[in-house]
Formats: sequence, structure tokens, C-alpha cells
Amino acid sequence: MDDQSKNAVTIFDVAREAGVSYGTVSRVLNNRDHVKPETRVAVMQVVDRLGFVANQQARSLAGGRSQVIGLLLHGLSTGYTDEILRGIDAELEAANYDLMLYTTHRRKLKESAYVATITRGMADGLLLLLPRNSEQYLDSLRAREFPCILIDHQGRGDTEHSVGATNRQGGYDATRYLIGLGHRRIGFVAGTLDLACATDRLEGYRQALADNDIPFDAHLVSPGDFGQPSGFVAGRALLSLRERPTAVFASNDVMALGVMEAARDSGLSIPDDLSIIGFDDIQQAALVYPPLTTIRQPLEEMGRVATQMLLKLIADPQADIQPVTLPTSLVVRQSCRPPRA
Amino acid sequence: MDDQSKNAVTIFDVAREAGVSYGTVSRVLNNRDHVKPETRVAVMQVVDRLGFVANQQARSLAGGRSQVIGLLLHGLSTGYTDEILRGIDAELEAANYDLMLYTTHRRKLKESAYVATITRGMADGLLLLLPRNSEQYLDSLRAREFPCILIDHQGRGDTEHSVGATNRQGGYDATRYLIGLGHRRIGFVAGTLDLACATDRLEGYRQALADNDIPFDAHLVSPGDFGQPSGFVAGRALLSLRERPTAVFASNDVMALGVMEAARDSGLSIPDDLSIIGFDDIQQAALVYPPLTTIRQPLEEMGRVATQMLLKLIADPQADIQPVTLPTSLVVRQSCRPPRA
DNA sequence: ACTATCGCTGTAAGCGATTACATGTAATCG
DNA sequence: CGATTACATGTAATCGCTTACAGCGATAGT
Repeated sequence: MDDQSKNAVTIFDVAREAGVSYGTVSRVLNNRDHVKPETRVAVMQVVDRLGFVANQQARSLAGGRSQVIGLLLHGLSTGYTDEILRGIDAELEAANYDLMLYTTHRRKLKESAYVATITRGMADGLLLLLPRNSEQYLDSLRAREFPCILIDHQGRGDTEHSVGATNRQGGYDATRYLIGLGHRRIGFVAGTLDLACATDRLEGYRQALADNDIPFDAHLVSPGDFGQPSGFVAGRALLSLRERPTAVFASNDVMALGVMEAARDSGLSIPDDLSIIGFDDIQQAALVYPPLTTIRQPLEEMGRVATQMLLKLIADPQADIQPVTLPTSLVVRQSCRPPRA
Repeated sequence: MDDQSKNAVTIFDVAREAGVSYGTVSRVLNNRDHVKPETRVAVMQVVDRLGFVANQQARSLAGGRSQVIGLLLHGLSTGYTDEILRGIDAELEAANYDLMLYTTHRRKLKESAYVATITRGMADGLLLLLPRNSEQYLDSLRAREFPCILIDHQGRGDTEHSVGATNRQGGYDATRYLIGLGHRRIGFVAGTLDLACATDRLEGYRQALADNDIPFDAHLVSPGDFGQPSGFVAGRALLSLRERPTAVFASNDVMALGVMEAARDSGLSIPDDLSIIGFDDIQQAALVYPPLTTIRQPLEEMGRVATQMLLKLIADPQADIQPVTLPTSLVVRQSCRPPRA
């Protein structure tokens, strides 16, 4: 630390070297008015020459921006996260912002603690990916008007700043597609049901069945948690049913992969013996064998849009930001086919 | 809980409430000596009651730790990065550290700027993933004894704090394996050759050829940049050679995927018409069709180990940290087979 | 010509913590 | 039992920056 402070160039050094006061340097650095053009140039030259870089900590402590936004998420365990992250990263890059990654590893307690830390100056804004139990801190965040955007989480209130996708419609489309192929016994692997996106997909599934006069059978719905192992377990359960489904709709691709594994395990061939459709369209979906038919969510775009919204909100806290819902779409690959006669 | 909506709770508030001075509160918070046990308890109770959370900015400005480490990398575009990230994340979680993500998007200029920002208090330490042109700032980093670890980058100096893998041996093993299957015309798709890991793999390839009396043919080496498109292009080039190779060794899995695509494009079936082996063993490798035979790098472990080293270095800058090289291993799947007679 | 105005720059007061140092009290010793 | 010491706590000084406010020539208004 001693060593560092010795080498560190501060605005005072710049000021001395440029023959102006530190206040002026600060004004130049922040593009404020009331600085003579030639002074500005002179200061900038010294800044370059000395290789001065502002200390962000000090800057934000003193009331400025931290140029950092936080991303709060459960973990990095799925391709799902990675793609959204790419979108966020791309957008941040353009805005010259940096990213702080907070992984909660599903510990509720940590979420609150993080939110506290973040709002204590660590970041100018916050992106919340798939937050659960958000009630605890969401109100406090809103109360202090801390800029934040929810990704993929339709809360109850519609006053939320959020970006999501048409989960219900996507669930409907997936089921519809399978029905269109001739399937009537369609298994469903649910996601974490305290997440709105998960229940929406389930609802879409039920609606599609209803619209096509197929009775809903609770045995065909197997629980899952969006992780691959849970997909495997659910797939196994579904496949050991007396009256086995001819198709399975998994609430996300990762679980669909688990179902495929279970099918292979039972010696069933896909799509001949069992059709499988997923949700998300993560990169891996196109690469597995057979390539997975799925409902595409524009994940990267969701990341981008959310970031744009957040940046706008940071710039102007009063900005009128409307919730965004991006469309999902059916991506037909090779994991589905009409059931055997 | 921490519903102090507007006005954040500071150590002064805690001090007043607990009837002690702010200095004492600070001592309690930092687990310093010279605090009466009962005072400590009393302060902690107030901390909990008020939901006090320290402002990290202020803390690190004043000379404490920021509890943040930075990760500098090119981008998030490959599964490769994601896995290392998982390892880092896991280890950081345990140490109660947070992660700042810096993506340079391959702009050399940005790397230096980032390094400057980071060392200006933003983080306690730095993880450098596959740094190129690191010469510019590496010296300055070392000079100011800023804790940092290089991942997957054997620099020239062996005084580096780094963790890598046996790239040369891995390249050798991959080639050896193909030769063992009977291949003699083996294409090689190179990675970014200003990276040590890329040249090491190439060297391993050449050595294996030499050891088996197979003359090196420069036409069989095609350039690449570790990205999938470059793999596709390289694959195409290799496959359009008059005397086409019967096997291709790609410097990483992502490019191997590109080669597979090129093969499919030319109507070649894998592994019947062309054997392909990759490097890394990213998750997707096991999922593509046919499953990709590859050289496994323990990516997640590399992330873990690097993080452990960094944390140790932060705790004790004088700590004697030895460079670590983790072993690669051959993972046989189904993308290779003896050449057709 | 004398003030009112404006543009530019310097100065001081924090932001919320850490830490060196000063101070007061209780425990220890010859 | 007075002097020494150890421990507990309070206070001042900082860290590097932003920003409100003061100052001060120069231009403008009447």
C-alpha cells in the first residue's frame, strides 16, 4: 500500500504540473463547464503525460459515479447465464462501464447482504437476474430510488423495471407444436416454481392442452429446478410411468439435456421413441445429438436491453422506463417427430 | 431490516448508538485487538440492529482491503472462459471476496487502462486470463508488488506467478493418439500464435510427428484465432488440399467445432471420413455429435488454483508462490477412428 | 466612470472509513 | 504504595476526489 501511494499520481500532481488548482483538474476530468478551453487542453496533456487515472473509490465516495454496475445472479452454472452476460458485457463496453459480479449461490441471506453492499456506493445501478425472495430488498431499493432492472422475472407489480420474455406464449407454442405432431401424452418438466417464468411456461402448457381438448394429467408434470440433474431425475420418473409420454417438454434446455440423458439411459432413441423440446435455446442446444428443438429466448438481447434501460435510469432516475417483454420463437431442430403409430 | 431508506448508516451512527467512539467500532469491524469483549458484543448487536454495512469505497480509500479481485480477460465468447470463471467464483465465494469483471475485447489499449484503474484501489488483486501484450503493464504491476496471477500464459520469465497446463505435452498426446490410430496426414489448426499455449501445442504436434518419422508439412498447418469461425475457415482450407488430411488436430475445442462444421459442409462424415481432436474439453465437447475426442485441460481447477494463489498473495505479499502447471489428459470420445484403408 | 454581471479559477468542506497517536484507567511489581 | 505497564478507548489526520462557495479580473450596462 505504501509503495502504491508513492507511485500513484493524484489530481494534485496533475494540478501542480499543469499550474492550475486541483479543482480545475477535477472540472476538466468531469467535463464540467467553466473551464477555459486552453486550460482544458493543457490539463489533458498533463494527464496523458503523467498517465493519470482517477481513483474510482475516491470519486464515488465524494459523490460522483462509480462507473460500475452490479449483476446479481444465482450462479454461473448454466449456458443461460453466460448468454445474458454476453449481452450485458457488450452494452457496458460501449458505455464505458464496468461490471461487478455477485453470485449468491442460492443463499437467500447473501442476496440481501449483497444488495446492501452494492447500494452502499459499490455500484451506480443493479441488474437482478432471476431474483427470488426479492421482496426483502426490492422495496428498500425502490424506496431509495436505486436504479435497478429485473431480468426474466415478472413480479406481481407492473411498476417494475424489468425485461422478460413471453414465457406463457412460449410454453403454449412448444406444447402446441408437439400436439400438432400428433402427441397427446406430453410430459412436462417444471422449473423452480417460485419463479414467474416457470409458472408461466406451465400455464402455457396447460392452456395448449385445454385448447386441444387434451385432459390435464398431473402425473405428467414432474418437478425440476432448472438444473441438468433435476432434468435427468424428472425424465426418469416420466419414462417409468405406466403410460409413458411420447413427448416431453422441459422448462429449459439444460433440463431437456437431462431428459435426453435419461432417455438414452432407458435405451430409448430420440426422436423415434421420444420427442423432446426445451426452452431457452442456449448454444448447446444446437450442438447436442440430436439437435434440440426448443423455444428460443433472446437471451443476449435481454441482457442488452436490460443494460440499456439501466444506463438510462442511472443517467436520469426520473426517466420513464416501461417494462419490456421480448418475443420467444419456436426453433425446430431434430428432437421431435410424430409419435409411433 | 435495513430500511434506512435514504440516509445510509455509517460507523458514526453505530458508535453513537452503542455509546462508544467510531474508532472502537472500526476496531470491532476489523477484528482488531484492544477491544473489551463485552464492548465488542455490544457493538456487533448495534451493527445488526441497524443493519450497518461498511462502505467498501471508503474502506479501501482509507487503506483497508476492498475485498474485490479483478479478472481481466478478452471476452466471454467461449465456453473456455466460462469454466475458468466458475472455478474462480467458487473459490472467491469461500473467501468472501467479490469479483470485478474486465473484458478487454482484445483492445490492447484497454488492457493497460484497466490495469491502471484496478491497481488504483479498485481491487486487492488481479487475475489475468490469457493476457497478450502484457509486457506493457506487467512490469509496473510487479514493480509496485501488486498481487496478480497469470492464468494459462507461460511468459518468458519463470519468476511469474502463474498457473497453466501442460500444453506441449497435450499437443504431443493428441498427435500421438492420431498417429496411433494409423493417421499420417494430420492437419493442425493453430491458435493465436503470440500466445505461449498456442505455440506449445504446435510444438507438441511437431515433436510427435518427428518422433514417429512423419515429415512435417507446412501445408497441413492452418492458422486460427481460437474462435469458431476461424476453425471453420481453417477446416475448409485443410479439406480442400490436394492431398487431404485424414485427421485434424485443432488447438482448441471451439475451433474443432468449426472444423466439424466445415467437414459436414463438404459432405464428409466424422469420424469415418475425417477424425477430429480438440483441446480444452469444454462442456460442449461432450454434447456435440459425434462427441468430441479432446485433450482435457482442468479449466475450472485452473481458476480455483489461481484464485487460491492470489488470495494467499494478498494475505502475504512476501509469500513464496510457485508457478503451477496442471496436467492435461486425453479424453477419448467418438470423433476419431483409424483412417480408411 | 461605477457598479452589475459573467467567466474562470482557487479554497475549503466533506464523503466514510482506517490507523497512528494520545489519554485515561486498571493491573502489576518491587 | 507510588511507579510502570498493559489494555481499552477517544481523537486527529488521512485517503483522493467532488462540489458548493468565494474571489477576481474583464466585459457590459446606464
